[in-house]
Amino acid sequence: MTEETSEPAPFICGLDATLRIVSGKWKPLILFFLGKGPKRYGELKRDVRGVSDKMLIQHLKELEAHGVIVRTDYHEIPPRVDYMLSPFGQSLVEAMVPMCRWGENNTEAIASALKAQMKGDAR
Amino acid sequence: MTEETSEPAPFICGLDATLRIVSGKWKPLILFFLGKGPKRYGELKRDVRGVSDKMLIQHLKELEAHGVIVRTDYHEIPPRVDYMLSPFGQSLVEAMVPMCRWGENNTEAIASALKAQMKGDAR
DNA sequence: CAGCATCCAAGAAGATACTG
DNA sequence: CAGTATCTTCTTGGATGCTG
Repeated sequence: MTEETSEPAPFICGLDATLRIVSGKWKPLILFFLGKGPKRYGELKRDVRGVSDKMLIQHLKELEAHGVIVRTDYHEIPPRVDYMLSPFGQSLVEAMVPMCRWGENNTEAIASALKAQMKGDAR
Repeated sequence: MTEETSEPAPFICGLDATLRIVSGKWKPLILFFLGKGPKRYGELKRDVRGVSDKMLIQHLKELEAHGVIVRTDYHEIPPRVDYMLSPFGQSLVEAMVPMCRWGENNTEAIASALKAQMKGDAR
């Protein structure tokens, strides 16, 4: 019985491997904000402006399953849960820092690049 | 005439800005391979294993529209076209290098993290 | 070779309402 | 507060076939 029930598809390079972890509309942002320290659910939701409960929870669960973040439930009432980076996640966030900085340093260029596209492309 | 035809939604941070440029299933990989030098269409397609013409062209057009890459058509027959990074794109790729390295250095950890998830989650 | 057009499937994401 | 559940919508992406 060859248990090749859908191969995970091999990585084509290191970047590809990294992307398997951070793919998801909000994952990079979640990691970015957790990089600033442990956060409670509600706090995180406020930081990642625009995310819905559904997506936030879903991504959080995946990141936890991948060993990138750690969830702590204090079993209190009212509920208190917080999320923090694991050492693995921490190293990932560090690898993302240059991309954050690039965005910070090129905000205006990016904004106008995105606008330029809109003009010729009205989808 | 108030020309606010659908606001682009403001960036919530630098990373968010960066993501607007590199979001797309294959974009980071395209940039990564172009980081190794100019490439012809077919060459790129071979590098980015698994991508379809449709997606490759679509992403290439967007990246070009955003000023990240430069397309050169030699107007020859048979057709010859190549793609290369613009200086802007070059700086972006440099910012991505740490993520590539992270993936290279953690390939096995990532692979098992992805497997671990599959077991408890058979969706 | 490089690329476009069309159709279609899958999945990601959003809105809304509800719970311990 | 921190989620869950369900439904619907929208975007993404893949397969295929055609063209200069």
